[in-house]
Amino acid sequence: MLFTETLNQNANFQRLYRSGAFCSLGSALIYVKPNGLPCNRLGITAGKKIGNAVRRNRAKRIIRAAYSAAELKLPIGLDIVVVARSTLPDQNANILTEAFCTRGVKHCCGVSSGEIPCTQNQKRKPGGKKSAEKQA
RNA sequence: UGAGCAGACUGUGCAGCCGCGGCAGCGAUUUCAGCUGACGAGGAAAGUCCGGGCAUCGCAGAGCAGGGUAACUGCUAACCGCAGCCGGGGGUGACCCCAGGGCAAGUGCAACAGAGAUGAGACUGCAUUGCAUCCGCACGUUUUCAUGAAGGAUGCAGUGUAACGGUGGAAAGGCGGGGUAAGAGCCCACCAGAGGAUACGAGAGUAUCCUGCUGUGUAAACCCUACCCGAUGCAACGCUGAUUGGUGUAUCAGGUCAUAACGUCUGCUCGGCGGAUCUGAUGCAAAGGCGGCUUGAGCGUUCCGGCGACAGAACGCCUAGAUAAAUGGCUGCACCCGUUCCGCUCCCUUCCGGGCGGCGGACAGGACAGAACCCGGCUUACAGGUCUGGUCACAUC
RNA sequence: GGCGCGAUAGCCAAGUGGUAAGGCAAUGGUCUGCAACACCGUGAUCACCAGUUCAAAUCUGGUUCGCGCCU
Repeated sequence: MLFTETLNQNANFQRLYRSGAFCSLGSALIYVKPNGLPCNRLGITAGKKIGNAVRRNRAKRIIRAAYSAAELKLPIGLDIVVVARSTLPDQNANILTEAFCTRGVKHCCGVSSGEIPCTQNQKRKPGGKKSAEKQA
């Protein structure tokens, strides 16, 4: 991985779930947000819903293979978290790779150039919702 | 040929393209990045159910408490493990299963039902004695009445008994005969258990004889007997280490209390050690990094001892060490499989159709499951396949 | 990775071998002109599979699921 480090702290994952711009790739979801660093950071989530350790490891390998295929096309300076869904280990890896190279790359370029905004998810913060109503 | 038993092994293979992990080498060098090479998941890596190594803590010990194991002999570093053997149970058999010490040391519990539930009880009964009533009526006294009398019935009270009946998981050995007023191991034969003696065996135990001793079940109830166990776990532990708060801890200073309390040594007691507590100051610990981290009760072959588990000797080999966590992704071919589909062919059948028949092709599928300090076991999950040795049934010779 | 705890009606739960308490909710009935309140009823494979026992929610072993701790 040329310009990529691993994202391994729980706080960073929570930050992306809360305020990242997400996009569906069929059997996976991606959350993207700019990080201000001269490199990309990649995090992978394969939860207990997917299955046992063999299925989780296969999901992570497929995601990493898809990312490395699309890496040269991505802009630099992003945090990316990929969440696997339970149908991912049953599929052929080419399906996800193709989706990542087209829709995922488009989404990341949009976030990097500012066309897709990284909004706060207000459903998880009732306080923010109230203040917005007061302003209205 | 079919069914079934036990043991051992294996657990898809090959090629191409693209990748990953640490290691070694090359080149470069402050690093990063690069190239080459060999290596890179399992029989259960799983569950974390046992046992050990290793590490730290404590060490002034003793007793109690607590936990574990349970026929016997061995193997092992150790074991709730394994091997052999004994006893019991299951199967026609190969063979399989068993928490398999002691309720006959003591205590507890045994609902409901039942007469009675622990060495208990007297319901229905059986037998007998006394009293009362009635039946019976030879004979004696007698006008009648009444009284006595072989025997029988009913009721009440007492005595003996526990066979029979029903309840229950269990009713104080079982069954048969004798015996008795009726009964009872009261006596006898056989059987079951217990105790004792002798013989054999390393032992559990087995065989024979004697003794009338017969005192339910439950110890995966408390408990007793024998043996074993310090606690915590690699997030242990050692070195290094940025920022700030609480916390813990060490030292120093000051205040308060006082010989009893408190803290600590495993839970308690004795005992040992520390006076205790509050405030302030200073230092240390925790993120991360490095070590621990893979040469080990190691593996393979041969020989030898042992029924076997296992032990010994010689020679050879080095075989994963990740940390948001590598050991893969895709494609093609081969292999295996199919109450799928198509085609050809064979058999049965008049036809419809049928065949746990064969061949070829297409399609779908190929299990359970991923090292995390390391070993020895156990348990659980698992598509299939191979080999070896027994057993039963049928047929043929 | 290591250590520990739990599972009982839709929900909260008691239950130390002998008929599975109780509360809320649901539902049927009585009361009322109709409701509410009140009263009387109704409901459990004790997570699952074996074993010990005459008898297991309880005791023992295994499996599944859930939860906590290692600042």
